[in-house]
Amino acid sequence: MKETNETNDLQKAGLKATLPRLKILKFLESTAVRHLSAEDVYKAMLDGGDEVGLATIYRVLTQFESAGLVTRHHFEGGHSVFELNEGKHHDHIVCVKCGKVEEFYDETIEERQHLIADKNGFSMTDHALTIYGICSGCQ
Amino acid sequence: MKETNETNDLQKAGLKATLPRLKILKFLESTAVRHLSAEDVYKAMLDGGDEVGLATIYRVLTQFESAGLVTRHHFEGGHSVFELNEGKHHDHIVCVKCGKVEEFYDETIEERQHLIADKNGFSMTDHALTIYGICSGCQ
DNA sequence: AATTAGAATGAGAATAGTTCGCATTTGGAG
DNA sequence: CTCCAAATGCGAACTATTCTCATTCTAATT
Ligand SMILES: [Mn+2]
Ligand SMILES: [Mn+2]
Ligand SMILES: [Zn+2]
Ligand SMILES: [Zn+2]
Repeated sequence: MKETNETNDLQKAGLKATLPRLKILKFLESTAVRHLSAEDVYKAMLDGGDEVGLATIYRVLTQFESAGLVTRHHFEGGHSVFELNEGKHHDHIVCVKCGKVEEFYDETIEERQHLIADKNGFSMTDHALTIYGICSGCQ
Repeated sequence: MKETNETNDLQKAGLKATLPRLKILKFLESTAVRHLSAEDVYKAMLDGGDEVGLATIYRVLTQFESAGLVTRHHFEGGHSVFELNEGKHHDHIVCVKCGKVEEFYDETIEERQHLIADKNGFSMTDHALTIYGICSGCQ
């Protein structure tokens, strides 16, 4: 009967509570760095003594994305960056020097996006807004 | 003394007016499809009887980008999309069904982005905003 | 607790998009 | 017209990601 939070989260998402999935989910919940590439996750888990194949990392992150447990972003360069989904939508501001990522939410921008979609006859399904700049520490 | 517009544009950009660069620039100026991948450009030029090596397409598009002649985007999927730079900044709304791309410019969003960058101590250098949705023709 | 069928994993091959290395060609300054 | 640095074409190399498939694991059922 004793079930961990993570086991429950996975089952609620319709995913078997396998060891790799549990390890990845726990890692995402515990890491201080919120925005990570698949390779980042792979290496961090290696360092933590939890070896999971890279292909599995990719598969699981994609499954987590479909299940709404994580979000995927494409910051410049094109490759995927993942973060644990904490439920609150936000966009990003990225330092082009050091890679630092800050999060923000702006109601006005969100509203305008819907207006623009409507004006163009689109029913909006999603959006991606990333501001690039140089952070205070880098200038 | 007789110089084509394109030859001048290239020279102003500090680029030698080579045949491949002239062909690519003329193609970008004449095509009805504004947003193209390197492969798209490659194939379109083949069809037009102007064969240019794919590596050259990539090199030239990147040089054009540095020179400000074209802009590069990363719509979802990760691979690069290029468009001729007509001088007026804009963002994009992309149909996730058919790939149709519309352009828009919203002063309020532009202003807010600067505010947000400032508030976070960033000096903004760039931004990428793409709205995804389903176009009128696809719903 | 043992069985078991189907789902998940790991390892490496395969793929897509892009860049690189280098021998050959070309543009344009002199 | 000459000549060299710059540009091109080709295939090899690379990077991020997905696929294949033999092996292992999960969890439902005896
Ligand atoms: Mn985030
Ligand atoms: Mn555009
Ligand atoms: Zn920085
Ligand atoms: Zn459409």
